[in-house]
Amino acid sequence: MSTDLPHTSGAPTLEDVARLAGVSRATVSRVINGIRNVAPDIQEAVHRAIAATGYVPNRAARSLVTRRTGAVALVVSGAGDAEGGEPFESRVFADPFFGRVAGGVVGYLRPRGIHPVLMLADSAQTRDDVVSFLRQGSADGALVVSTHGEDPLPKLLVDAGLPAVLWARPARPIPISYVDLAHRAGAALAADRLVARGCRRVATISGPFDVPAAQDRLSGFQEAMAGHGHPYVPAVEGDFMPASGEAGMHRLIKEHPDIDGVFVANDLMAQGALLALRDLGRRVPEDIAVIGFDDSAAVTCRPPLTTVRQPMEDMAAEMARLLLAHAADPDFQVTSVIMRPTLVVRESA
Amino acid sequence: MSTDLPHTSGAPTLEDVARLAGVSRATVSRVINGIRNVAPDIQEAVHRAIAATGYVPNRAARSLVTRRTGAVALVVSGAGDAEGGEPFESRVFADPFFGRVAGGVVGYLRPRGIHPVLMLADSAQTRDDVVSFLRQGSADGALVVSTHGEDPLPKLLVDAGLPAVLWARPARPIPISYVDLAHRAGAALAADRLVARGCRRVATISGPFDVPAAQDRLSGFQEAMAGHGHPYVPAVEGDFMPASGEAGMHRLIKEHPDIDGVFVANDLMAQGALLALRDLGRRVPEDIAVIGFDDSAAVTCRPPLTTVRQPMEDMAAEMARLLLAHAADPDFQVTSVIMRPTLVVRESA
DNA sequence: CACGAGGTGGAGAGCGCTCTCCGGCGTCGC
DNA sequence: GCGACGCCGGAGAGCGCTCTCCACCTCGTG
Repeated sequence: MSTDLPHTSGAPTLEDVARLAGVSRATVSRVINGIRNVAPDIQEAVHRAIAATGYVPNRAARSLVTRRTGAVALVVSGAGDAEGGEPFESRVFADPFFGRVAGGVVGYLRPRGIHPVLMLADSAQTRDDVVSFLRQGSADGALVVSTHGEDPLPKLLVDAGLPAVLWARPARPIPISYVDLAHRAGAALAADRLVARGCRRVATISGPFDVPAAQDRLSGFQEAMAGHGHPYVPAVEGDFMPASGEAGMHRLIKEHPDIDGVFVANDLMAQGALLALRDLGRRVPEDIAVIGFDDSAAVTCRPPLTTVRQPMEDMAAEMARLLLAHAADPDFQVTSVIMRPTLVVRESA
Repeated sequence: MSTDLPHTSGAPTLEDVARLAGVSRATVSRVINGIRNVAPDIQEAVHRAIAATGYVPNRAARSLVTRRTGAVALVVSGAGDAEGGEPFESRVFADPFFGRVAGGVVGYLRPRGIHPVLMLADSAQTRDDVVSFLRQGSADGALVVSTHGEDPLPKLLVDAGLPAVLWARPARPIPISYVDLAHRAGAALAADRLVARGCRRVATISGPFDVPAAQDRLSGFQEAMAGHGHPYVPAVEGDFMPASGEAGMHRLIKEHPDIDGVFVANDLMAQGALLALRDLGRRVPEDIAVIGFDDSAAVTCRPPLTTVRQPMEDMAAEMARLLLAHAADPDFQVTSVIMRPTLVVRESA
């Protein structure tokens, strides 16, 4: 075929393609980016030249001039482990919660040719890294999942004027877009179910109080129970991890041996609670009904967990959508999207 | 302070810093990159100017000339779901296995200022996307985790001359670096333990036969049992998912009601197997001992699972290390690293 | 004291791409 | 039939950075 060595070495460039096709760089660029009309025969010549050279546009060169990268940062932001357990990166990625969020993000971004860059922010240093990363133009924006309430990262991002979208409403209000769930409504779903089943003495294992979502689930549940004529609901605080659900359940049973229904603020803790109940010889749901939240680990439980489903993939996709909108238009209005939970009835309640 | 507006708009550039510091661009670049000596007073002036302008180097411009990006692709490669279940991205990220690998990769890369870009390859199209992504210079190399044996991606990468490191030995030999576990040795550990406990009738639930690791665990186990005088070991095939462990256990018990020990090829299936045994009313480990593999889901089981630990984080970090070596030196020799498993004794065996 | 070696800063040429202009040509309207 | 306008390809100026030269200055040495 063409004996015209494209270049002495390295990957073929626009220039090489242009020369081979007998047109200018600008024309090749136009064909590739589909901008402005190009005569059909020339288009074809260009496509042939691209195929012949195996040309692939250089991303760095392109983003140098376009100022966009086709990448977004997916950052998990939390407090560094004070009580030196496993390192943050080990814990966070093992959480099915994160996996589903990542899945949702990838599902939305992939068809659009955009890829998420995984980042962790668990210290002042690493938070600055995230900000620098974005300021360097390494990514067009950030999707932030905070594991704790008072995360400083969102504010840093806002102050730096960087496009970002949060998972869940921040603890203190700042002008930033986020996607969240109607937690109170979800908790009410659980309350309704428990009451409908005939539970009379109901308790709850909540998430950490410094997480707004945990507060909302707790108060939403209490409120709904009050509406059903149960003004007092015993509650113990967990940390969203299985072990705390197990411990919480033991405590609950010890202090209130006669409870017949429990709302657990997430599935991971519910899993632990189920373990505790089994160890205590209580049958679920006969002796005590259990409802979880998230629908993340529900099917691997015994019995399968009735739970309030959070449409995580949809929420994550929505985050990505909002972020792209912010990145494309700096004046895009700060938006919060609140999604509706649904009750998934399995066997535990 | 300086009333010298750096630029009319946008982020400050090297030029701005240079002007403010009263030196040339080259000097600023030298200070930033720590290359060649620069007089201390000038260094300080430059640093002051950087601080004053809030300068951050533009990554695209830099990688345009250096030809390196400071990013690597972390690709999960598998077969698209023929039997239209959940989309690939939902399944894969929910797997704790992936989470731990990601954690190990991030743990190694993060201190080095490198970030992984999450990619999925589950079709010819998306595999090409990965290759293009690398050829575009969007990342310096790829870490590939294949979920199935006959994954075409590694070969594509090798043929394109792109730096890549695999998780686990590929099904058919190709010249590519990989990190793997001594699966046979791990399986032998399980066999030894079962025999030492006094198990006489032992069976196994294996992984899918088209995955080399699954084959190795199976044959390694059979071989070790043969060495202990048990030439025949009943085996059923699973797919590494909990449900298949549960089904497999039911089948095993049905066909061999008297077995008193089981080696399950991964923890997820072992979790399912434990569920099955509970439903069947068999006590673990009194009636039947169970050993898993991976140490991924072991602590959330009841009873806690005795398992063969695979040092996933270390293996993932090693992959990252190898990849960086390949990226830095194109002539770096193809290397395979095989890590040693250990037996973690908990309660199930 | 002259000359060379070594160290240090500056100038400038790109890296590969996009995009604004500009010019040439064909077409339409009056 | 002639000017005006629209359409489309080319030329060229950067985007922000690195890095090779080169010039200069300071020592050290014969």
